[in-house]
Amino acid sequence: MALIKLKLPDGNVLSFEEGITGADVARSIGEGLARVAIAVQLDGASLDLSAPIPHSGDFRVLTFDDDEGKHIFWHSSAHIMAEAVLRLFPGTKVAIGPAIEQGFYYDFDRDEPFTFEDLAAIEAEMKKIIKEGRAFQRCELARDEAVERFEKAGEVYKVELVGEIPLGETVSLYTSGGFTDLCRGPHVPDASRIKAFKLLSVAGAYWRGSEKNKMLQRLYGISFPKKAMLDEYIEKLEQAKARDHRKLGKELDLFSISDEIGPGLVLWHPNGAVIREVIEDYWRRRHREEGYLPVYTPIVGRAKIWETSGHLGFYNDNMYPPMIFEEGEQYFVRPMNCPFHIAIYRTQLRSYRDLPIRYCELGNDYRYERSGVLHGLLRVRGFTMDDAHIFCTPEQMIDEATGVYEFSLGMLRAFGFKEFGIYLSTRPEKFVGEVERWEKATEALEIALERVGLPWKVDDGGGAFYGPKIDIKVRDAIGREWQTTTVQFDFNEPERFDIYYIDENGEKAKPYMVHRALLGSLERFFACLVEHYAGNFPMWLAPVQAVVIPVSEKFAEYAKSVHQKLLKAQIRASLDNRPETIGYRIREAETSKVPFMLIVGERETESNSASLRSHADGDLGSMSLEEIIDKFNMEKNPPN
RNA sequence: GCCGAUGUAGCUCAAGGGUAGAGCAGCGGUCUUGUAAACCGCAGGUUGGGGGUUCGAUUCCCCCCGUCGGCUCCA
Repeated sequence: MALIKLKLPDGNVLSFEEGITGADVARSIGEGLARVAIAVQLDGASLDLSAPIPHSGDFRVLTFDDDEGKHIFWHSSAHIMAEAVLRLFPGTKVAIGPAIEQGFYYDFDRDEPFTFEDLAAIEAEMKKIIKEGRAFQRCELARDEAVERFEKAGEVYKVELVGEIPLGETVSLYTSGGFTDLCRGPHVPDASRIKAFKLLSVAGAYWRGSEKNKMLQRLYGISFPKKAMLDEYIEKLEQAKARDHRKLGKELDLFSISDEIGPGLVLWHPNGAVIREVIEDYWRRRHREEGYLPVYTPIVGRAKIWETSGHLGFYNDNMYPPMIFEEGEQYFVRPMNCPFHIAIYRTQLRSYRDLPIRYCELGNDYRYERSGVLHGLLRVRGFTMDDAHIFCTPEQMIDEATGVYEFSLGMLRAFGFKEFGIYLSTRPEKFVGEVERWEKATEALEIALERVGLPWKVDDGGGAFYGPKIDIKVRDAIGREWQTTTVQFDFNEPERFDIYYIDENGEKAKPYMVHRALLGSLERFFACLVEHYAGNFPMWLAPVQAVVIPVSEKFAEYAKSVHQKLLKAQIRASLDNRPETIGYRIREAETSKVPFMLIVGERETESNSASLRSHADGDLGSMSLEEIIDKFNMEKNPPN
């Protein structure tokens, strides 16, 4: 009689007789664990609780606390939602319904759009299903049997999916209640596990993500094993809305986008512009320190240069139509800066001794983005890329890649970002350039990633056609990731523009070229920054750093002198001597999130001081002006 | 671009087949103030734009534009 030996995450090994199920093992570890167990994992593969453990190995019980556990939980929730939809709306066809990072969705094909009333009805039906608490049952059958079964049921999307599974393989189906779905599994043991859930939204989604296919209706939802967790999640969503950069942009008077001027075209108001200037100043200073050379280049160029670069071929969809001049010459507004930087490179014969050359520019670019994708400052049509192009020798490649990557992380950290999604994108199916160069460049990026040692993921085949890249993404208020940093090798343009340098042997050699943006675009980065700080900018970024508020008009003169002293000390200070109550003016300074208030009345006038109030910490008491200015001098500078 | 929702004063929102109302902000006054909203008054809108139905449309219908949530794409 063979024994099954299971090694738990804590290193303990438990032995069981053959035929034991995951549920049994969980129960033997503890009743509490058994109650919250969602599935189990054996050597990294997830199994249903009800399945017999097939062999010995590394074992763990999955709960909602594990990512895999959440995933299974949400996936099961999607099944329940689909069953509810089919009960209420017979004839609806089901497509796919996976778990996502935050919750789950299911795509349906139904002629009538789902209304909000429908959502409520679906939720009610789901409650019934959960109450019935039926088990999820797995069955396996041959691919063709599955095809036949779904054909009979008229589930054309399932037929298509099953049809792609290699002939002769078995496929697994899961049934719970009256709904059977093609599914790899595993699932929660039964529907009653889904204690709390909510349907969040309806959206259109193309079948398999392609515009050529039919648009389906996607229902999004979220679910939890406890009601309190759902409430907390909804509360968090509400709070996130308060940090939305579009909302704060209006409230703090940072920027606007005018319908009359055009969608996706940004107007930076003075408050936003001050912050942008601070970012730009810091950016320029850091780039000088890192050995970059500034350049300025025009935002339009002749058609010829875009033909040479290849943009008219591969980037045409995102470019505005040409301007035609009297001579019949066509000019294009630029979507990228690279051809101009290359043009500067080509003005001289470059020696290996000159390399690396790093040209940087805050370059304005205009890209046509389809109307449906525009999103506040996070996706716009006119933006400023914090761009640079590095030309280097093969020997310099690893140091350059590492240098840029570290530079980028330092930059993002200076602005308070601590969590990043880091991705290495490798060669796609369609590509240009020599495989060997691709491999070397990818290796250089990998070495850079390893040297720094932060966790990163591979996006296999996700590189641009012209080169591999590292991307860094940060999250917005509601958890969506937005790309900021991108570091991309380019094997296309150096070839097309035929750039070279003279190597040690006096021969022409092709430099490696890297495009990189650290912040991404000032617009997007600014949006992320606003959301990151929820508008409560640290002093070095705040548009107004301090406001002087006299208690009454009697102290206006003194307040004015305090204001002047702050201005002299290079502090962005304002003076609020309006004939409003002190409470009113303090409240206004608080809602506009000014980091510091200097309140001055009789006591302060006499002692040449001010009562300091901080937006973050409230009343700090009276201090001499010297003390306050010293304190400000410590806080008003960028980190490091 | 596609699917769905949505658009009322500077902002946040109400009402609704008989040409719209509040709070805040603005303006004028009174008050002269000690750590998150003093009081009184005034003004503010061709209800996103265009067309249709109707005696009458801001309300109902159609088209367009913008916005929001997705799909696709990407800084």
